[in-house]
Amino acid sequence: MNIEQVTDGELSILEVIWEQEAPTSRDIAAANYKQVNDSKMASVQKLLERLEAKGCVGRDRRERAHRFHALVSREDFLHDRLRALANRLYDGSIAPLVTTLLRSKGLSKKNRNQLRELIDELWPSEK
Amino acid sequence: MNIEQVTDGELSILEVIWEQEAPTSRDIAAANYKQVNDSKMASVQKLLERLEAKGCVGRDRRERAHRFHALVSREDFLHDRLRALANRLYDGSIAPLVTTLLRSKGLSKKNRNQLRELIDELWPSEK
DNA sequence: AATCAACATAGACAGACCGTCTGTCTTTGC
DNA sequence: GCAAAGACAGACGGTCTGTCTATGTTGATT
Repeated sequence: MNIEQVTDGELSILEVIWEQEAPTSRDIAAANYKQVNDSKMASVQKLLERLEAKGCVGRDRRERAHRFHALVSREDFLHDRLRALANRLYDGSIAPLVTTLLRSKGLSKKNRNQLRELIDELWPSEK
Repeated sequence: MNIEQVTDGELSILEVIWEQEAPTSRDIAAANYKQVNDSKMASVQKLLERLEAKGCVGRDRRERAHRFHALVSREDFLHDRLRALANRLYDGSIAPLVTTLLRSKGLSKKNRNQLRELIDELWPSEK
């Protein structure tokens, strides 16, 4: 399950799989390209093949047109990327990431209250 | 200031600049390679040149051996990467990043208390 | 059964990227 | 003036990545 080396183009494929339920390669191509032709289809297949090799996508071959499902969730993906960042920049410590996010704009009041609740929910004993 | 397209090799250069005070290219090479030779020196210079072009590094030419300083802090860098992640995966929303980090292991009890304090410090009125 | 469309698969490709390396010029110190 | 060290320009080789072509395979239609 090699999330780290998922390409930008591959990620576009993944996102469609996350949003749709067991799409075929044609469904994915239709979601990613305005105009789908044979070579675009082949591109999608190639990206799917690589995603499968990286263990991020599974394939159901029962139907003529294979149906694809994610073996890695959007949350898994995010988690992995965040960890990679922490490893690279802060020797694995994730606290700097949290504080940076909390300090950045874009958190609504509602979000902040949700975060407080989340902290209390995850570690109630420390309340 | 084009942080997004900073390469892995370039980041290694940046990290030395973050840690040292106004290093020369030789200082940087020494920190990155066990054994420094002419071509390694040239590699470092090339990476510095590209970092300068991307606006991430500044150069003081007064001395014979130029001295380099960061125009982008480690925190800037992190912030940019986090934002890119949020944009790509969650349409710019950063709340999912925070919750994912809070849910992940690696936060000590001390860290958690610090986070609570940080929230209270940033938004005291909501206490 | 013959045909044809749709999909899967293999392979190659161009362009870009990136760290490396070579060579040349300039500056500094002795 | 000479040698050492640095700056700089340019090119390179390997790799990556999305695209494209070609071929094989399956399933449906007549």
